[in-house]
Amino acid sequence: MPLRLLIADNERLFRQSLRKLLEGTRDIRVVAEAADGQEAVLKAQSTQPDIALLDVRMPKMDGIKAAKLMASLVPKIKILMLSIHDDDEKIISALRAGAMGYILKDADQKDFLDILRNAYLGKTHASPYLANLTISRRPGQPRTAEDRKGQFIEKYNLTEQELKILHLLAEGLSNEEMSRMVNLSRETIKMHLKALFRKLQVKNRTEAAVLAVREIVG
Amino acid sequence: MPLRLLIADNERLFRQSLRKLLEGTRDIRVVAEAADGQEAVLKAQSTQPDIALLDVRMPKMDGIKAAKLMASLVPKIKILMLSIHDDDEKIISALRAGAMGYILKDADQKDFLDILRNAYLGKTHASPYLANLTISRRPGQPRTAEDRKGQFIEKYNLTEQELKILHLLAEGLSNEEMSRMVNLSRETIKMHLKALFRKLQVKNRTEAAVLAVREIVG
DNA sequence: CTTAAAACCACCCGTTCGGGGAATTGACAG
DNA sequence: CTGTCAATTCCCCGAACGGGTGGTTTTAAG
Repeated sequence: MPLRLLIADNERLFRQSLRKLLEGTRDIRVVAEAADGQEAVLKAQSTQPDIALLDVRMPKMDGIKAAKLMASLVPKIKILMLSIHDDDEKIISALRAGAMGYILKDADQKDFLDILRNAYLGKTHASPYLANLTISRRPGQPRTAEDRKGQFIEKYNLTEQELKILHLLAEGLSNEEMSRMVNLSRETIKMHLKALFRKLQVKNRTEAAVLAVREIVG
Repeated sequence: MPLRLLIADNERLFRQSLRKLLEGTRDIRVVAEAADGQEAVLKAQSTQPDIALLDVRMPKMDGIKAAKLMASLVPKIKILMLSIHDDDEKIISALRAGAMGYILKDADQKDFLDILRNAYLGKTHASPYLANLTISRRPGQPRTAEDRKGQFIEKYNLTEQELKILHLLAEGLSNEEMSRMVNLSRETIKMHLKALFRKLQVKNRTEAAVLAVREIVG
């Protein structure tokens, strides 16, 4: 089966030329495109790609935040960040947000494909000859994060759904935005929030978000 | 000049007997009492005591949160936490919240007075003979925290007032609660919040609180 | 003294929250 | 098939939020 890829970049031209480039391969298939962060998260959930290629700078929601949300909403997805600058301080943020690697936009096509395939295979380190590319592995949190999540759930008796909502809340999303993000009605979101406030013993979303940041999302 | 003390505990009897006990001394004067966390923070600002003695468990706002707010609103105040349990996990929270020490409620009177006086002098370690007391120093953050604060202010071009409001926000307070806390009108709070949202480039209080937790209050 | 910036307060207004009750659906055990 | 339990959705409604405009006072700088 081919590598199923999602491309998120605000420039249609870039997306399409990338798609064109990848049509020349037999093992990589673009299953979704997104023009902004929100759309990217939504499509990641609906199409369940193997890898999401996210531009750091995007309208509505930047790539960092989108990466965080994807990591919690589509746990098995592999994320690669795209950017123009290599010394961007956002590299760190991206990697901490769950990204496996970081690709410069002016990378050589061949190197680019190599990175995609390596990421698919779980290889998180950059090959030594990929000199003009910055790539690094996800911090050793995947398992640890799972554990923290589990402990958190049982500590407060949360359901999976509630935890998911809590992640969204910690990104500062409104009820409306959350509802679109997980494809539920605002009312359902509200109900989950009520349950969360009760279980976490807080009295509003701000306190809940702060608690979430301190205890799980970091 | 005597040591000016604030006592915060929900039990009036406890407060009064403690006051009685301290009247027997010449160097310690109780300048304020509070029955809950909110009142404690308010009186700490108005009376500017040297030391605040906070019960961990209080109505409206617990001692931990009160300690955090005091630390940011009345920087030079020294905080001692009171509790019944010694193995309370809240001890860590208290110390991280800015408390200098932790006193058990069944402590010997003499030891209790010693701790008060030592805290006043800046001695943060427990004397070895205070066996049934748990006391520990404030983590080495006072200077570091100041630095972080300064960097944060210049990074986002914040004013002192705005930073103060941000601290309150990060505790999940409503505009109304903040206004009472710093003795300003709700409208003024709203104005500072608007400025904060703009400068931090966030679009609501939740995002602002999350950012604050990540970058300053930890 | 003048100007500018910060801080403070107020009113209007639309949106969002958050709590309450109640109806619907789906899954699953009895 | 049926009870029932959890998840979802809708409606109502008061409170809180967030944006805009306008105005006064205080502070600092020129």
